[in-house]
Amino acid sequence: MARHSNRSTSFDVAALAGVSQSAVSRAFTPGSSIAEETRQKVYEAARKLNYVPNSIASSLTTKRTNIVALIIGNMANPFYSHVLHAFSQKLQEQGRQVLIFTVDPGAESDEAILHVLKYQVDGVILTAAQLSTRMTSMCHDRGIPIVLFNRYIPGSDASGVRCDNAAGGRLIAEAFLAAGAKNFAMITGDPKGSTSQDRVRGFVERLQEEGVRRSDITEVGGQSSYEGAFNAALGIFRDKDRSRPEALFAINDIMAMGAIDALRYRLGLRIPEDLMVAGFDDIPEGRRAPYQLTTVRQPINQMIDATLSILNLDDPSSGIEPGIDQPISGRLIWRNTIPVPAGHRWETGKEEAARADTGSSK
Amino acid sequence: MARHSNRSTSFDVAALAGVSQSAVSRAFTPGSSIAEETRQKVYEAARKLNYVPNSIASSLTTKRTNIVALIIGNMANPFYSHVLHAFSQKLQEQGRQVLIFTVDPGAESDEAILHVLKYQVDGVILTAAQLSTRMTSMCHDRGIPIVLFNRYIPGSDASGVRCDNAAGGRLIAEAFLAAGAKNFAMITGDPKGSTSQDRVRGFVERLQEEGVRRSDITEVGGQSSYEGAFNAALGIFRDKDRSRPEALFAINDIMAMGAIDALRYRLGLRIPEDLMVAGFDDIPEGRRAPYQLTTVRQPINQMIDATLSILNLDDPSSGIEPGIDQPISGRLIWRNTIPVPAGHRWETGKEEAARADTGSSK
DNA sequence: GAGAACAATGCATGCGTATTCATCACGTGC
DNA sequence: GCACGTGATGAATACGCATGCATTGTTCTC
Repeated sequence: MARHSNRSTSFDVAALAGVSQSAVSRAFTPGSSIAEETRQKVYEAARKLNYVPNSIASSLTTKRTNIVALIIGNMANPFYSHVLHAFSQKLQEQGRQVLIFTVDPGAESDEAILHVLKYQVDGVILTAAQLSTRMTSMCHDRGIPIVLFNRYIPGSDASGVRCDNAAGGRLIAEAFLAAGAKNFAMITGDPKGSTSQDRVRGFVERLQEEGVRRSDITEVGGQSSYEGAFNAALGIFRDKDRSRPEALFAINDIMAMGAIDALRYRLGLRIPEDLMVAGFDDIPEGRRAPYQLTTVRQPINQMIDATLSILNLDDPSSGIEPGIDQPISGRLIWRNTIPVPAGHRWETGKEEAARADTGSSK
Repeated sequence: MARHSNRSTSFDVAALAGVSQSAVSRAFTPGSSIAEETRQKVYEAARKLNYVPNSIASSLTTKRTNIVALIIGNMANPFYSHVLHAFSQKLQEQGRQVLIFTVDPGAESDEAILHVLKYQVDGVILTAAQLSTRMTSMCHDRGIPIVLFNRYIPGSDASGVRCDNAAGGRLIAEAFLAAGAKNFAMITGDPKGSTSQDRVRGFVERLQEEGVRRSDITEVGGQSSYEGAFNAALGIFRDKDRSRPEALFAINDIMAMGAIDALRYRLGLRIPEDLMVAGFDDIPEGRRAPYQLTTVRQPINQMIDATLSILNLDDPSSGIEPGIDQPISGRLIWRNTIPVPAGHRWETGKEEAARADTGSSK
């Protein structure tokens, strides 16, 4: 049997139900003017014919596809797979679906955007990827709202939703200082990404405010992945003459996990006794028993809601907002990879588990 | 500026280029009859107008959307997020995109299918979710190919691609037996899913063949997640009078990881000295230093290729294949959660890393 | 009881593209 | 020089549905 054989249309249903095609259309359009009796007749006929409205055809006239593009550059980081899941769920509740566009981590997503435009999506969410201003304006021109999730493009008029990464970096710095560290190391991620840059900047700034010299802050770049950080961590200790740091800031949790495993299982270091470690994101994986990672929690649900709010999918006539970029504050979550300074009464991850805005769904 | 303001159409481009609309269409359709000179004129005009073909409109006539639906029931399991990533990448290389449909783990995806049908997708991949035969036949009726990934529906004519789960369960059983275990425990997943059932069945069968009594095999059900297995593992040892098992089979790797963490960090057990553990899937996370999980590797790339091959998206006129269900064999990967029996020369995960068909992309 | 307001319905048209068909220009072979 | 094949092009139409408009029947108001 060849494909596309018996796909019935609204005309078929109309004929069977003894009404016009318009009536069928209205029967499936909430809020349109149709008698309940007629609607039932239509439903009955539709059921017999296994009719399902063709939303592709309808979007030709309504100019709405109920599809949102999600451009994602790093599915290997669980943070982003949680983000993807959350977006998909929330959008689905609104009767929309997510169309995935994968790009190489850190790569330009200009080409992806071209494909996105072809699909006439109602909105674009871009995360863990770069984008040229030319592309954002192409979206703007055709009235497609675009929001950068967890990054921003300097000088662009594209809206972005992100955690206050610089402030988060400062929180980590303070935690290390409070715990008495004097010598620091960082494992950074994509050097082109604003996220990594900002976290590093805040971290270094805060340390320098307290008189730490730049030469006491070792920086190692790595691929933004578990494996990248694993190797980078080993690199820090390769130089024998370099004074050993007491505190390691990994630019995100998955990298912190990679670093911790390298330190423990390859170098035999104890954490936090020999070396304290902090991450960033507060992914559920970092809360697990082997890691108990001290980190900065990204308020992911809040960020997602803000993203959807800026996207403003329900009101397409309203026009595109001018570039919005209001960083949302993250919070330091104390666990076990930095010794809690005596006398301090910081909140811990456990205490607030109940009211946490975590990455877990629902 | 209101949305949808200046979206230019093929007519606009045609006017600017001084050709007909047909010419514009042909310029963007590979293999159609058009002079190179004309094509360039069209491209030039298109560039000036920021024109991008509207694939929604074109799919109205071509009856192809270049969209593949992926119904996914458990994004929390990294196995499935790797699967998602791999599908997205491979399909994207073919000029197709993935439209995500999230369903609750283990839930019926009948309602999701209804939404899928609205989008006129070119194919459906269903994974980690249940589906009624009524829905598969609805897809068949309208010529939409559907493949069940990593599961099958008994009595259905829907094609499925999966690892030979029963055989995999047997491999685990053999490994435990070879290591000298006499007393066994299992942490199972979704009781309705064929995947979990088959793995358990193979495992138990093989043990019984060797004379193990059913009463020496403890079974604990859990949610199919890290946390579910974490709690389930604790449950196994709550009964003080029950003889303690020496070997624990978790139905998949993420659950094995949860179980291991519970055993180590809550119960203070050493693995494999006090208790050996095996998983199933061979996700990259299970290879990490803290786990070094002995498991059965699902040949994920092979499975993905098989899925796309059955989907046969390039040849829509060919009709739907009748139900195909050829399980692909998995291979036991020895790592450190089962002591390798003396004298045995099994292959280990490490040795074959180079040629592994792993879950990592590309 | 007359007129108005309103709900329900059908007709006709438009959405942006692919494709069929007819036409035309051009070159080839005899 | 003529018939013919070939490649390029445009006009017209179809794809499946939503919606503006006109029409009809019904209820409400004073």
